[in-house]
Amino acid sequence: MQRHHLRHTSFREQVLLMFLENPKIALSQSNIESSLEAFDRITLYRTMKSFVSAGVLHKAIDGGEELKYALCHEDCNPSQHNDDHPHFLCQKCGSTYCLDDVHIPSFQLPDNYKLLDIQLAISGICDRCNVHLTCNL
Amino acid sequence: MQRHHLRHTSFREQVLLMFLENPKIALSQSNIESSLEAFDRITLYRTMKSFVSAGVLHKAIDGGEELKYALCHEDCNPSQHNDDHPHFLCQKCGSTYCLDDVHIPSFQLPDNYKLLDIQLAISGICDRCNVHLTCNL
DNA sequence: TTATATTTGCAACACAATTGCATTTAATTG
DNA sequence: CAATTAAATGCAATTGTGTTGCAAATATAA
Repeated sequence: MQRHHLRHTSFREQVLLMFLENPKIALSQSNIESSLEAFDRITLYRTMKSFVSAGVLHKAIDGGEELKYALCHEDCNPSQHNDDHPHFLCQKCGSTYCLDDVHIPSFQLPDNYKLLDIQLAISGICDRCNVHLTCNL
Repeated sequence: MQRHHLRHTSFREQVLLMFLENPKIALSQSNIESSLEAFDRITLYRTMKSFVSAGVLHKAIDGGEELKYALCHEDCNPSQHNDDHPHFLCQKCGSTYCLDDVHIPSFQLPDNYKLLDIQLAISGICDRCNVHLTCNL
């Protein structure tokens, strides 16, 4: 399962399973805590840090208050993260989605600015909530 | 100066002047604190919150660790912020710039996703640092 | 099965941010 | 211009978040 040079423990397995169940949904630390019956805050901090530096999870900047994490692509590794997709925060249900299929369009930076990294955070209403809204009308 | 229904105080004036000196540069709270000779952290918290909700400053998401603030456009008000420009974080000097002139190109969201807000955080090397780098070569 | 190195969990700590409240200050009114 | 009122300030105390140190537990390798 985790041959990213990480040891297999039951705690890590529990956390990782939560992400594998919904591969494109980002979770905050409080999201994870509320789903774990017994958890240790400190261990969770270190688990997340290990996962990120190992290339298993990436930080999902969604413009919201909470920092969230989401599963990396297969080709991510400790030295090179490859998660340059937008993140979408639903203002209704609070879920954050990885929009892997949405390509970030290119744009023109001012002169002498050198681009190294892009993060696109989109918010609005997700497909699920949108369906519910239109049904209720 | 601040007819956004905010009272004029010397503290607020000091803070606001820092932003007016460099209108397109975003400042974090620690940036501000280090430039004020006498400051009260709590008052600064409340000042920033007042400025944001009054439409004077907006939060500049730059993908960095620190939350930064920058001057709003003229047409921002408490009910409607209008600051949909990218923010650029220089990885060398740590400065954050509002790229007012960079237009965010449109893109295609998945079906039934409704877009309400975009935040584009770009990082790299800014023009100043770029010039210094090339000079030193 | 043993040895070794990593991970875990607890306690203590450091720091950031918030709340309550008395005091001060800015705008308003007569 | 003085008195009034409402908002802003500053301090104390509190809450919350994230970190560090260390002993015990656990996973891998020999």
